[in-house]
Amino acid sequence: MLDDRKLAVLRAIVEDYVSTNEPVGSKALAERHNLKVSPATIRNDMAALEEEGYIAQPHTSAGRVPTDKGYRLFVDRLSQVKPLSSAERRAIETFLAGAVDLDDVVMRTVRLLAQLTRQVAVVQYPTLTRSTVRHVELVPLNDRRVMLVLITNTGRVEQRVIELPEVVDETRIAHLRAVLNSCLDGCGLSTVPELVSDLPERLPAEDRPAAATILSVLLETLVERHDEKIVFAGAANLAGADFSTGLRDVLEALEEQVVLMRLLGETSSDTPSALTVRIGSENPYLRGTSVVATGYGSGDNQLARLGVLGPTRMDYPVTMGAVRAVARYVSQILAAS
Amino acid sequence: MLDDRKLAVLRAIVEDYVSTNEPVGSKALAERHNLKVSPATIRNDMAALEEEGYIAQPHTSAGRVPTDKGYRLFVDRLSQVKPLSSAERRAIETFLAGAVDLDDVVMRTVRLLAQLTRQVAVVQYPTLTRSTVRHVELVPLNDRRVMLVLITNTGRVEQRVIELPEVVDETRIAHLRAVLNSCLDGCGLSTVPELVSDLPERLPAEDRPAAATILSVLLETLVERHDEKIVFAGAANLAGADFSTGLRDVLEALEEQVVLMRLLGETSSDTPSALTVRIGSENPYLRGTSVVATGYGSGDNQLARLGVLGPTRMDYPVTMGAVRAVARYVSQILAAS
DNA sequence: ACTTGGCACTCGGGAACACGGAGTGCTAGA
DNA sequence: TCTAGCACTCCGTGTTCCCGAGTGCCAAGT
Repeated sequence: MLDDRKLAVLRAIVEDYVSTNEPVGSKALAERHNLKVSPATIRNDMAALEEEGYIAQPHTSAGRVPTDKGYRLFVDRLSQVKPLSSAERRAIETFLAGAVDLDDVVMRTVRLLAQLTRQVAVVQYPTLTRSTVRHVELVPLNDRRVMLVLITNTGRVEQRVIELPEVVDETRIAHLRAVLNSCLDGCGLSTVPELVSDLPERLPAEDRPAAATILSVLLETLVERHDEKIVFAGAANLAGADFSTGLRDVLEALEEQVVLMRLLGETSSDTPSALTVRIGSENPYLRGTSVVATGYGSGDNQLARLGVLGPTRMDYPVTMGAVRAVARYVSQILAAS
Repeated sequence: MLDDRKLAVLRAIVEDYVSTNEPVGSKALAERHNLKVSPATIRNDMAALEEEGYIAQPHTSAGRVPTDKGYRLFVDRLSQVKPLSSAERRAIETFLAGAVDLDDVVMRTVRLLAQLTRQVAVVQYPTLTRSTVRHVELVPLNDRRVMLVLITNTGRVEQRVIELPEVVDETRIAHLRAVLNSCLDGCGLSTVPELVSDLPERLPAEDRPAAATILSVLLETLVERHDEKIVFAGAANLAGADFSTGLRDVLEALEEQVVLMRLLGETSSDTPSALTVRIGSENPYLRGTSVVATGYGSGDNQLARLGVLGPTRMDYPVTMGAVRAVARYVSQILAAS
């Protein structure tokens, strides 16, 4: 149905349209790419491609524009991920290396990605699920309040102020802290609930009410942040582009954690580090935009996802290259720390 | 030069223009506001106002539009800050009350403000300067690394991973922690440098290299975050509005901490809790937008600033009311915790 | 059977134009 | 000092027209 030449025509259409933002006609195609055939032949091929739904014309007698289906075929079969230049690689490396803490890593990553792709970059904070407890700290604030600080091996810090049901003196708090740490240190977060389930019973009766309160907050912290914080950057890059769905909707989606989460998608369990590309109508909630995303994290333990969001008319090979490269570098950084 | 009626005309022009977004003419003014005079009279007044630079006409024979100078006079002398409805007050209260930690307070505040004003809201994180140390924690990660966690009375947590110059065992770390806390607990952050200056000398010689490293990171943390983190929300509200300077520039400014910082401005030392209004060209860096901001924080110790950013054509009385109210509530919340 | 050149056709978008209306400035009169 | 009237000025809108890029189709060529 679609011979090699027709595919070549489709590729040429996508490339030209992405770079010029104008419907591309048969004559221009024949000139710019050396397809060795006449415009008339190309017109026939285009008619076939349109018949199959890969391209469309905005109006009768205008050039052709790729459809979502056309872009899909392009990324699946007609293009290769474009690696970054060595200058870009160096820039990434030095830029990410300067990070001082987890917040900083995430911040730098998202900005870097936005700048590199000239799209909106989105980065999900490393998930707690696979992390392990590095330390639990209880800081007495006054005799009725303590602050709970949970530090994970990814450098993440969670904090909560806890109102205790009764006055508890500092030495007992310290004891509780010691017990908690000996019990949880190094354990996976997902195992915490079972590990602490029988903890109150092992304590002197007088400590149990306070311990119960603290534990409930601890558990709450774990589940509450299960669906994670997401940050974005590069909204300015939206200013030029045009979205079928209107700029406003896109900006709103960016500030809705839940929607953003859905857009980034789930790491598919079989090939966790694969690039995911969702084109236009393939996206939930936000049709008219494309999302290029991937999981990151060292090796088999995928921490979270990152990617970019832009108009369907984007340079997929370059964008995919940038996303993949940044994901690798940030994985590396996180693994090292 | 400007009698009462001319001022009334200016006020009417601003109000009408803000609500309709169309140049307002003499006839419409005479009808909508009961000024008790004819359009012709109003025309004369308008000519005078234009002469003085308070209004301008986009083209000959179009209605008048307020200039920056006109808005300035309006907010200074012709309008009163509009208090919120009691329903809005309740909404603020309940929305902010649910916050679990400092991040959450800031996040909720900025979203609330954006929704309330339908503008872009900007909130600066509470400054460390006036805070006091509540606790310093040193968590051994392995025998060459510790994590420094600094907790302030505003609920803020700063964290750094420190690479030690030599292997230090846990009991010595614990000792160092105890010394640090006994030395710093409850002290203002600005006094920390002098308080720790002679600390190494009071330690056994073997601990000094490690202590010096840790202290230098601690001090660095204090100064580095002196100019603070800023967050914004409500970028979607920009979609409708039109900016002379182009939407792109505004979005870029929002992601530049430094620019945003300048826009929020400094808390004037004499009247720290006063509302600041910067209109159009009065703004550094971003002419064509207006900023309504104020300091927040309990009583005399101002922690930081918050406000909104929007087109010069905004409803100043309402916006000012919302900013002031939110600032008060968040101050209250922070003081209580 | 595919490719090619030719040709008539179709629209979108820009230029030219007219026109109605909202708004103004000015002047004369109350 | 205010008001009514009037001539004038443009902006924005709608209309028309035309050009050109691009198409689809057909017939001829390889």
